[in-house]
Amino acid sequence: MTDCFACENTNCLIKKNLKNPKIEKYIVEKHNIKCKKAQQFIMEGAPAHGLFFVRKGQVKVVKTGIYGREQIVRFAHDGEIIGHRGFGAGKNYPIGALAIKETFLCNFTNEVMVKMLRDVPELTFDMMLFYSEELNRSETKVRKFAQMTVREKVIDSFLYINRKFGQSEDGFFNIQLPRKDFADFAGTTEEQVIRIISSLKKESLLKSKGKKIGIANISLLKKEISEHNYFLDS
DNA sequence: GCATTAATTGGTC
DNA sequence: GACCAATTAATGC
Repeated sequence: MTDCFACENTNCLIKKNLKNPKIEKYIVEKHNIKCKKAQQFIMEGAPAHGLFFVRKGQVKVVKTGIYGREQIVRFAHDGEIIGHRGFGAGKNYPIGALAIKETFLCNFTNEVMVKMLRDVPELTFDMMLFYSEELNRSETKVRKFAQMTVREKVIDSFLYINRKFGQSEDGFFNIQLPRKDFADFAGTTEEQVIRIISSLKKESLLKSKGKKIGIANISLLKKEISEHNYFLDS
């Protein structure tokens, strides 16, 4: 059992509320799960068995669309919540989730979550803010899908990845994703992503080496989608 | 090295 | 702009 007090994820909602002593009897009930790379820990449509927090690692949240086409809903890393929409008694998860690389998760069952939320209003309030943000993100994503060109959506995806995971010294993203995943996230095909990557490289806006991708000129990239309110996040 | 998987390119609808 | 096919590069064993 990993200790929440020793955890470094200051953005975690549980961690934020540790100062309330009432929370202690619930966090001892959490489960720790280790996922290997590519391992799925939430099956789409399966009965919900609680809420997950990423303790350390990288996760993608997917949803199967019509004709079996996969859509990546979002990515998550340290401190973030997964499975919050299957939360509530007798529900099923509307999404699937799998580890992108080795990932350590914390899991609270529904029962424990319900008790904890009723007992710790500060946590409930933080959760409410989280749901509100999620809804906002979801709405702007719908708008982007409707209004952006494919090129803009792909650029937007790169900027999202950059915001979320950042780049290391060598100028490449701190996450490795196949082209297919960028496509599933941007709502297009692998071939389009590949073509857009190569033209962005020619324009010196992007760099790539094998699977590694990085941003070469962020201000110009942002400029390309500035009309679509990049700032509102997604 | 061989086998499998991912990236790339070209072409069709 | 999606889908399909063929080629090439990368990666696992």
